[in-house]
Amino acid sequence: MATERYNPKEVEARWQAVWAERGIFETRNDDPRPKYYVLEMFPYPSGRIHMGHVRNYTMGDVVARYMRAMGKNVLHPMGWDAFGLPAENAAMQNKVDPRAWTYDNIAAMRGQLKTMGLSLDWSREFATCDLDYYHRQQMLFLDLFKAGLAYRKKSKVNWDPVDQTVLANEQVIDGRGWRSGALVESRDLTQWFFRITAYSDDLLAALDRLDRWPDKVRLMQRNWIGKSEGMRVRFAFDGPAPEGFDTVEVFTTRHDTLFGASFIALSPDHPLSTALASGNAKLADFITECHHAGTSEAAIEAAEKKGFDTGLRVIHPFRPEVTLPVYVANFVLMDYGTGAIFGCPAHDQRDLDFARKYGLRVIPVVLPHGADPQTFTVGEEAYVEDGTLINSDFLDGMSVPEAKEEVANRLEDTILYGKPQGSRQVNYRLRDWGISRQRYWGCPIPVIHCEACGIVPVPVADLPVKLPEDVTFDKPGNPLDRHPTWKHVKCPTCGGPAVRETDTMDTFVDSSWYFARFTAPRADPPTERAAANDWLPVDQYIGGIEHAILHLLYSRFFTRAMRDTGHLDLAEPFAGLFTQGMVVHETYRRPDGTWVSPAEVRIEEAEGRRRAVEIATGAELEIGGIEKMSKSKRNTVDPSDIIDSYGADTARWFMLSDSPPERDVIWTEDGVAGAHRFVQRLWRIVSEAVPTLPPAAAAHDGADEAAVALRKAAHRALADVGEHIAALRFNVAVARIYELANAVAAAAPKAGESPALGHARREALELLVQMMAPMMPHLAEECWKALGHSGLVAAAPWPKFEPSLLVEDMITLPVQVNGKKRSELTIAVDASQADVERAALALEPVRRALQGNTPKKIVVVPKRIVNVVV
RNA sequence: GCGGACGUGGCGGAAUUGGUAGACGCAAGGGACUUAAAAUCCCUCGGAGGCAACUCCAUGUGGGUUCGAUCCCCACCGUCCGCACCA
Repeated sequence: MATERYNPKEVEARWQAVWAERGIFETRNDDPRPKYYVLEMFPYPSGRIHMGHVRNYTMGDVVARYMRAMGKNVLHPMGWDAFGLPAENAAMQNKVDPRAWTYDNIAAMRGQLKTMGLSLDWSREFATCDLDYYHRQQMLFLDLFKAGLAYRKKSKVNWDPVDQTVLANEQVIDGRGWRSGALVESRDLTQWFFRITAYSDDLLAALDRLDRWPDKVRLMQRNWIGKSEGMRVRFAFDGPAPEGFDTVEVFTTRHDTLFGASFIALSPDHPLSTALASGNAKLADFITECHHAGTSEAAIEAAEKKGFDTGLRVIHPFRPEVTLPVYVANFVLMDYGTGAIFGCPAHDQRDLDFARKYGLRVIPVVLPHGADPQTFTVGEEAYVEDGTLINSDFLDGMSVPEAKEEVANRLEDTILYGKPQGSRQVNYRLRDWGISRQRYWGCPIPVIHCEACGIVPVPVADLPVKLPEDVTFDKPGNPLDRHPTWKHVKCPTCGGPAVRETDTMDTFVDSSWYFARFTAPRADPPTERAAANDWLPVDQYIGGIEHAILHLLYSRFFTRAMRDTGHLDLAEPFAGLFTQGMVVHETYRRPDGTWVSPAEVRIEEAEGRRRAVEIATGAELEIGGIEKMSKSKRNTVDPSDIIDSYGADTARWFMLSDSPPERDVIWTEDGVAGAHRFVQRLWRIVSEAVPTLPPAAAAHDGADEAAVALRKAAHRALADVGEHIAALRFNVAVARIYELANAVAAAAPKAGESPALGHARREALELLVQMMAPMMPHLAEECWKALGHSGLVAAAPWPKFEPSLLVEDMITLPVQVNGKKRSELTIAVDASQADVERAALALEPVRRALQGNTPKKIVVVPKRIVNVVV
C-alpha cells in the first residue's frame, strides 16, 4: 500500500485549530507547578515577519514545548514593540495614520506567526502603543520621577536641522541624519534622563552572577559601564585665579606619574574654557573650531591633537617651584571625569603627541623592568606598561601600585583652600540615559510645565496622557508641539496656564518592562507585584546580539528602578540569556550591479560549476557573498512563501538543523528541501509501520537481540535529545533524531519477526514522535494520532528513558600503540585492568606494531582507551 | 589602538571538554525501480599509496607539555565582532 504524502498545509491548520480551541498554551498564574518563563524579544511590527523572527521564535518554542512536557507551568507570551519612527515615516510618505498603520501591521504579522504553530499564550498579547500599556508606563515614569530616577537636564544631543528633531546616536550615520541626510549638529537641549548611573556599580557587579548569560554580552556590558579607579586632584593657580575658580580639578588613573606632569588640558566645553573665552576672541574661535570637528570614528582617528595655551599656570602639588601651563585641548572630553586632565607625556601616547607638538617637557617617571635609568628615554612612543618609579622624589623605587597609594595618601592629607587636595574616585563611562524624543509616535512624558510652579507631574488620576489623533505630518518636527490645543493645559497645582511636555519617551523604555507586564497583562497597576515576583526572572530569554548593550542594559536598570519604586522585588530580569545568530543568504547581482532576489533566481550545476540564472531573462548572474538577509541586497526569503510550499514544520526543522543556534545560519533551497524530505520520510516511517504494530506498548519480555538493539537506540536518543534541548544545542538534538529515525527505518517490519521487535518498534516510534514534537509539533500530532493516541502530544509528559538500557555490558575500546590507534578491543565492561591488558596485547595488529618489543607501560583508561607504550 | 571570539572534508557542522577526528545533514558520484521522469531505496564519499588486508599524512602555521592534543601552553597567520581621544 502506497502511503499518501504528508500534506502540511491541511495538517498544520487542523492542529493549530485544535490547540487554540483547547487553549492548551494559555497559562494560569495560580497553577501550582514550578514556573518556567521563556521569552523571545518581541518584534517591531514592520508589516511582515522575516526569517530572523522564524529562527528566534522557533528556538523559544522548542524550549517552551520541552519545558511544558517536563511538567513546568510555562509562560510563553507574545507582544509588539509598536512605537517608533517607521510609523511616522510611513505617515509622512504615504499619508497614513501611524496608529492604523501599526495595528494593520500587527494584524498581518500575528496572522503570519500563527501559521508557525508557536505554543504562545495569545491571551496575554499587547502592543506597547496600546493606551492600556503606555498609561502604565506613564505611572512608572511618575514613580521614577518621584524617586529622583527621572530628571531633566541640559545636555548635548544630535540635532537634525532639517527634520527638526533629536536623533539617537544609532540614527546618525557618518555625521548625517539617516533620513534627511543633513549634517547633524551638536545642540544643547534640555532633555529628560533616567538616572541609570545610580546603579553603575550594581549593574557591573551583578554581571558576575549572571552565569547563564553569554560571556560576550557580559563583557560588552562591563566595557560599556567602564569602571575605572582613580583620583580627583586639584591644582592651585600660580598667581591670581580666574574669577569663580580657585583651582583646576582633574581626573586621573595614573596619579603615580604625577612627577611626570608637564601640562594641564581642559575640555573645550569646560566651564573654565567657556569663562576664559568670553574675554578672549582667539580662544573662542579655537573652541568653535573644536566643535566643528567631526565626531565620526574616522575623523577622530585622523584628528590632530590641538591645544590653545590659556596663559594660566598651576602649581605642581609636590613641587611648589614647578608650574604647569593650562591648555584648552581638543581631545579632552567634558563628560568623562572632570573634563580636565594633567598631561604626562612620557606615559600616555596622546599626551606625548601633544607635548611634541607644543614643545612641552617629557619626563620619564616609570622605568621598564630591567631598563637602565641612565639611558632610558621616551621617543615617539609613550611607555604605558608597568615599572619602577624614577625622577619622582619620594616615590623613587616604588612600584606603580605603591606609588599610586602613596600619592593618594599624601594628597588626601594635604589641605588646599579648606579641602583635601586629592580624593580617590571611581569613575564610570556609563552616562545617564537620555529618553526624550521630539516625536509623535511614542509614550508621552506625563509632565506639565507651569511658569509659576515649574515642572509639575501629571497627577496619577489624570493619566493617561493620551496621544491626540488629529495630528499632521505635512511638516518636519514634532506634531505634538504644533498641535493647536493638545499641549495647552491648566497647571494641576496652581490652575494657571501651562503647557504639556511634548517630548515622548525613547522606545527602549517601552521594551524595558514589557516582560514584567506579561505576568499580569490586564492588571490595573503596571505590575501585579506578586505575579511579577512569581514569574520573574525570565528563565530563558532569546534574541539578537545587537541588543547586547542597549535593551539588555536598559532592562536591567529599569527592573532595579521598578524594584526601588515598589513594583516588584528583584534586580535581574533575565536569568538565562541566549543570543542567536543571524539568517544569511547568498546574494545575486546583474552585470549593472542591481540585486536580484533568490525567488527570481535558478541555480544550475554544470561541469562542477554553480551558475545563478535570472529566471525571467535567462541571463547569468554574479553570485555574491553570503550576507544577512536585507532588503537592500534583496537576499530575503519570505517565511510565508516557505510555509505555504513546505509547511511550518519544515521551516522550523531547517532553522534548528546544522548550524549551532548562536552562529549564523545559511538559508539554502537545498537545505529546506532536505528538511522537507525528512518531514515526509518520518511520516512514511510512522504511517507504514502503524498497521504492523501491536496495539500498545506491552512488557518487553522475551526480547531478542534486534529488539534490544532498537530499544537501546531509542533510549540513548531520548537521553541525548533531552539533554541537548535543555542546553539549547538544537543542531545536535536534530542529529540524534535523524539517527534514531535511521535506526527505526533500518528495523522495518518484516514477515516472521519476533513480537518483541514489534513492541520495541512501537516504543521507538512513540519516543521518536515525542522527541520531535517540540521542533515539528504538527507532524508530531499527526503521527501521535496515527499511533492511536487520542490525547495531544503537545500535552503529553516528556518520556523517561530507561537507564538500564544505556548501560552496555560489552564495550569496544580503541587500542593504541604509542598513541596511534592500531586496533579495537571488545570486552566486558567490568573486565579487570589485567584482563584488558592481556586481551589488548593478544590482538594481532598490536603484536605486529610491537615488533617483538616488550611494552614499557600500558595505559588503561577504564571505558575509554588502551595505550601500549613501547 | 584596546578588548573579545573563531579557524575541523566540496559545504553546515559533531567529537562525552585530554582518550577511536569527521556523528548527523547538504552537495556530489555510482546503482536499483521506471517507457521516462519525479519520488523512494542501496552503495561510495578528507588526502596519498595499494588488487587487498593495510600503511602514511591530516583539525590555519610553527614549536612545547603529555603515554596520548581539535581540546592545555607559547609564537605567528587569517577571519569576524565590540569599543574607540574614557585620561
